Amino acid sequence: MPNTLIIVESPAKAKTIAKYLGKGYTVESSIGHIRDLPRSAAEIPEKYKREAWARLGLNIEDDFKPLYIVSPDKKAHVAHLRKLAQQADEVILATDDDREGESIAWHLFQELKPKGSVKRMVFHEITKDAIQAAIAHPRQIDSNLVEAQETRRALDRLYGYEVSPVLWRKVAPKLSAGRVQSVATRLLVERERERMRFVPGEWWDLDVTCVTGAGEPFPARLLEVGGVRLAQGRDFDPLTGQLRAGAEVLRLGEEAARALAEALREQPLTVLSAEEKPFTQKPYAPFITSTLQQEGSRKLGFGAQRTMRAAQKLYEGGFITYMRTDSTTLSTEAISAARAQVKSLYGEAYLPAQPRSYTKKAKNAQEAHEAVRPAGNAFRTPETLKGELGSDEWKLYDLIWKRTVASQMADARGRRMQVRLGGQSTDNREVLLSASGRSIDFPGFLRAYVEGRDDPQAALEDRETLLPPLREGEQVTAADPEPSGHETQPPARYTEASLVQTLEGAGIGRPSTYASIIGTIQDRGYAAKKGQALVPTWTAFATSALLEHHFGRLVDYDFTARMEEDLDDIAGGRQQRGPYLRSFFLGEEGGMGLRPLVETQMENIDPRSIATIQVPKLEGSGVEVRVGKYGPYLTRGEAKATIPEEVTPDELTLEKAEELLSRPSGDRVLGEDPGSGLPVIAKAGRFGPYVQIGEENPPLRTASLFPSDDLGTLSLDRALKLLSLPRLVGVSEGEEIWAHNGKFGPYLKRGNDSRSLTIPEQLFTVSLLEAEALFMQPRFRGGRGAASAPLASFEYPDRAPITLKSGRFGPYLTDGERNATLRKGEDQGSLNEVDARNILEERGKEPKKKEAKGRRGAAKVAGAAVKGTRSTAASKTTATGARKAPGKPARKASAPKTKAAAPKAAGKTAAPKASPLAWAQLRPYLEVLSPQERELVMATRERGEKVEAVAPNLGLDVKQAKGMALQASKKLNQAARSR
DNA sequence: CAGTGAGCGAGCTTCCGCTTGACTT
Repeated sequence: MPNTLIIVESPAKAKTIAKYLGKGYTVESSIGHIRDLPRSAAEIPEKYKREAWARLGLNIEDDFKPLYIVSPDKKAHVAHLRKLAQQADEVILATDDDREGESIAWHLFQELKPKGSVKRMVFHEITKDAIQAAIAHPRQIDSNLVEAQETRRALDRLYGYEVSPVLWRKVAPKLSAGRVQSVATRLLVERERERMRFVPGEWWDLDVTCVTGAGEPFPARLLEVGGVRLAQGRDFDPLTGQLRAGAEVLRLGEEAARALAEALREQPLTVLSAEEKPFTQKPYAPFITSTLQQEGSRKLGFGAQRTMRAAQKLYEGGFITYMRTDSTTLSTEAISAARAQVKSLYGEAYLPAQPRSYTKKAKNAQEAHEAVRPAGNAFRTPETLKGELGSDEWKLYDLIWKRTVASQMADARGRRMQVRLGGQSTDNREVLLSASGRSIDFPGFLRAYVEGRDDPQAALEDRETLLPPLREGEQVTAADPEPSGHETQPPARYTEASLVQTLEGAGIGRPSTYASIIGTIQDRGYAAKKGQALVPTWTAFATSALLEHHFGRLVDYDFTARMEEDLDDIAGGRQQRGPYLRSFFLGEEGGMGLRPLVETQMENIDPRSIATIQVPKLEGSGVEVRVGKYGPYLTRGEAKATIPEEVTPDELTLEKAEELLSRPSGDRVLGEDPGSGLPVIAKAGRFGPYVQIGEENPPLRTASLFPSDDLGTLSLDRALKLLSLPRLVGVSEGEEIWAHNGKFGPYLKRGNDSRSLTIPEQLFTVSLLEAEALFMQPRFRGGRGAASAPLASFEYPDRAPITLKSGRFGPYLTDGERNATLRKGEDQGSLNEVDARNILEERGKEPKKKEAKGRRGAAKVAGAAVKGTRSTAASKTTATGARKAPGKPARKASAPKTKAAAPKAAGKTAAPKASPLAWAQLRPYLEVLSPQERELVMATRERGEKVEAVAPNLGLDVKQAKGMALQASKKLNQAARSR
């Protein structure tokens, strides 16, 4: 008996199909794509690693030939399929009937190397008839369509992997750009910009309760006064909050509205016209992925991911059809199931004579599947599934079921009433009012499903606004005119659902990716959810501005649409993949030329200006928003303040900015320091989070938090503990050992010598004995330090020995000349001579040279010292020093550099931790101090007065003065040493 | 955006689309 292997994409689908087919058929799934371009460096085969193009996975020189690999987590499954394929007499590739599906079929063919015959078949619904018909009509793989997919894949890779590095260099590492995510981010940013520019406008009108002669009340609204229309929201300019130029309307203020209300009270009105028009409303199309996500959000409050998770479960359980689709088409089996249910649940009257079909196609839809609907040829009602499904799944099934059934129900029919009323106010002004009503004569599909609403019955009642019967010429009374104030609203932010809807409308993204797009832009830090809304971050503003200004065409809203047209041409054989990609990437034949563009922009873009965000409401104020290494912050001159996360871009007014600048960086008072009585404040600083005692500048003490501490939840006790550092561990060899928390982490200090600790908490626990033991050890040892003993050593007759060492970045090989870090999958335990040699020869690199040894090395040290003090001492020195005393110490900045170069580079002689300098040595640097500090220092050091005595003269208490004296002393020492 | 003392083999990050588990929280 012949044996046929059928391969589809989804395991659940395979299971279903297997049921329809008898013996002789094995049905398997590919579980999506089986091969792809390498994701990261680790996935690039050794063979190609050295190629310049390997990073892209596309051989630019060879017609953009893709480097395909079977992803590691797919290897076992592909091997399994290969075995089956080679045993089968016939393989039928039954992947989805779209571009990606065609490509999967081709990759399967390439990778499985079937022995028997190979066919391609497609179907759009999973019913026995459809499957059998498909088997009876196989075709061949469409290579043009495969090419189109490959082009799409290549373009996305080139875009993503070429442009992202620009962001790393110019904005922040690990950011990303892509055809879909960058447009999604831009949408959020543009909307937020509108909100930032928005100025609300206010107006008033009247809600008038009228009463007929028979005493029946009904609501009406004032439309015109003295023949002039009242202003409405749309008459306002969102940029000014004022009426648009040329708007011939009357804008009522509150007072005028109240006066008019009184002037109309109990006045008679005449019915000028009363019209009644019938209307019908058609049901909505069955669900596709995007509408499912929208309604999941509106009716159930689910995020896109949650909706899709529930749908996946329903699909796997056989309760619904495939949930990632862009087609609203229902199979014939579904239509008859729906119609049968309409008839039995709602009766003949709710059943249209002809089945309804929905053909409106989404942009770029590929329609490989039918609409999302209850599975099978007889839908199970939600009631019968109550015990079987989880809560989310049941709610979603209920939604899908209602929508599907409703889609085959009759139109709703009703009537709209439009009434116009005229009259006069007591101060003789003509007024025009209107009232409208709506009645539903036959609910049709609305009985089962109302979009955006949970309960169709309640929604139905809401849809009815009944007016009493009114005839032209009839008299009524304006019984109760009520002034009503309104304010124009800024455009709403996108929600997950509306973003998906917008992207889909532009043909951007696919059903399988809608939910993950939202995940991606949040993961990259471009957006955060606030309730339902997606709020773009300041990083998103910086990134979007960069892309708009320097890669404008890539973030055009119709970039994807144009790409799709080209892909269609490639699929149709009217265009070729190679020339298209060359044009896009290299710029041949007038194409965009992404690579040269990236090269240019890498040089041109000024990171500083990109980091500065345009905020309309701050323009001209001198306040700027910048995105820095530690997040967004405000600057005005020297003043800086972190922008807290909860302040959204549209909330950042000048007032808010002033407030933040005056109370910088989200400081939090933790309590009082028992020692000094001063407040203990938690702050976020340039070097990370820290705590300080005292509000003055400089504070009494500061201390960095440990990495394990959290600024937001830090307690006073913990802060005091941190502030208790450095700790005196004990006395050893006649010198004190102190435990410090420093720039490079925790360390011990004894005289001029120091040793790093591995864990910060050791600062509090390390004993004198342990400390002494550490000082017995050589300096850079232990932990991740460098020169530790080799882990292994390999000898060769023909080359220098290679050693395996453990370093800061993990195990690495070195032969003294070149080094190579071991990569994932290279086990240091099982490494042998041959491996070591191969690795080192393949990718061994000479260490980065400090260029012309001694000089540069020393210059760097000097540079670092200058840099370290630039914000305090150096800048003030040059500023004041140059003015006050030309040619004095400040001028000699360059001379010591050459002097510093003299000592033999690095070594232990550099960076002497000298004892405090004498007053005479410090005195020339007084200019680095503030006037107050200078006064204090002069008094105590020069004139020998006591701090206690000087403090009152300077308006300080003694503690503050002592803190200041300490700080001043440090500054002077630093200034003197950096010369 | 605070301020303390060294020194040392880098290499990777990233795209979009097609599918599910296997992981850990």
